[in-house]
Amino acid sequence: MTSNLSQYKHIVISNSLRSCQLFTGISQAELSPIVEITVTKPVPKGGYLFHEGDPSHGFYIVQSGAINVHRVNGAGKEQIIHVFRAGESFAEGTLATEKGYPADARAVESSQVLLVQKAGILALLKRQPELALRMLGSMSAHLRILVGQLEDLTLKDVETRLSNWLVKRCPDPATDKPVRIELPMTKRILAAELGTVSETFSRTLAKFREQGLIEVKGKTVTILSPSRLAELLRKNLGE
Amino acid sequence: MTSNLSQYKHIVISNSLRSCQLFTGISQAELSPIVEITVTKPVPKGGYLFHEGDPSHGFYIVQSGAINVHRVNGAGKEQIIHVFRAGESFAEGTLATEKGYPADARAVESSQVLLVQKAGILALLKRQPELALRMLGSMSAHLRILVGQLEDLTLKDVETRLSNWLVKRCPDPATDKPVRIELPMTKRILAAELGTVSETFSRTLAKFREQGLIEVKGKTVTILSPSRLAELLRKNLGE
DNA sequence: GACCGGTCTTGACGCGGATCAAGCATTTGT
DNA sequence: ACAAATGCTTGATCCGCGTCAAGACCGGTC
Repeated sequence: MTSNLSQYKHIVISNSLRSCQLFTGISQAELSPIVEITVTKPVPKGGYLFHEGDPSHGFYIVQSGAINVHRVNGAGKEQIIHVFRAGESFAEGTLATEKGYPADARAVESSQVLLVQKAGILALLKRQPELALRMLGSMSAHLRILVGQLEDLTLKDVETRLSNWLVKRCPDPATDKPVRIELPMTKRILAAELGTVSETFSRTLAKFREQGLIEVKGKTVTILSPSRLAELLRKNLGE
Repeated sequence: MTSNLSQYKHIVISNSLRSCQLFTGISQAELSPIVEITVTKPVPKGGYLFHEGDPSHGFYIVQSGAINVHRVNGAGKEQIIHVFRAGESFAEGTLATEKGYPADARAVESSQVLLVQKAGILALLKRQPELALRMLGSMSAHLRILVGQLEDLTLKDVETRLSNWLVKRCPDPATDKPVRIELPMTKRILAAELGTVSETFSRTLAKFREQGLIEVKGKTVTILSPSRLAELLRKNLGE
């Protein structure tokens, strides 16, 4: 029975890992030892996975829900670094350093995460260089995200950031066909992700609405003309 | 003769690599194959090492001079990500991805860099997992830098950023003994690194001067009382 | 239904800092 | 050594956006 249970767990974790960017196309033989050192962790909404400076226990993969990785300053204001969702991994950077986690991580909603434990994965990395390359690739992606964030926050205004966010969510930004988008979170949180506050966010939505670019109804935003919005974005970026 | 020359080159590169964070404490046996795939590159002041999107040829190590890694937007404004100096490495992230370089790199002054070539190092990584861990550690450090940058630019004002920059350069921030600091670059560039423009930078220096915190003479800044400056910094951060 | 704790919207206001402009200082080239 | 170019400082102005405040709206609960 115990065996059955653990076998079942093995399969579940295995599937979760496989659906993660980091491990796409990995062989069963490579995956299995990773499963062995992975534990699942439920996180209630608002619960913290770790705080800045905590010693690292390993890195995380989101199974379900959403994890907000952010930083807080003395005044209690927080700057969101990224919100990770199902299939994404984070905190790989803490594996190869003695320093603890560089930021805080909190569940935006009730979530389930996998913790790939530090000691175990380090041992594996020493035996499986392919794995190390995967980790490097993943960290490279995170670097890109951060560089993008940096650029966003310093080089662009809120109008540009929001239009960029919206255009990114259009299947085809060149079309004139209206696109419906469901906001996956509360507007205040989305605002924070865009590096602003709910008031300014609201105003910017209103501006777009007045220009006939979008329609807003609760958590549903309809982009009336993706091409016109993309046009606005290009103008803001380009000139 | 050719042999002598190449041997000489080998030794020079070897020494440079060894003085780099990334390779501290590495054995000669491990280092030697890396030297083989490394080439030196002079970069004139203002010369570009790569532009955003260029396919990666490998990662770089600064031998002498300073390399400004930055991003530009359509308007031509650039946001400095970091200025790398002797002994520092960058662009490791491009090894494990098909995407090109995520930013631009330009020499602030006449510099000499080492290029560790992509194909070669990838082959090495597959054989030397220890090396891969080093790279992971290095990338982790870069992530931390970026996270710090993000926090700086969003959560703090220019006064705080500048005082932070100055305090960091004091051997002992608790003392009352004046400290002389030579600005390693032009003030405009330093301003850009702090995420502002030269005018605002100048004004902030003036403010500090009026408060009797510092004295400025050309590129020399004298911190009259590190402890008082640190006090100011604490107040800005703390409340 | 009425009540209440959230989120969202809108207005008014102020502050930090970017931009423009002009004068001064310092470095560079010939 | 002189001119030209570049860097630095300071003043005036403007604008984005964060903050405060006051309603509006939208579920849940009794």
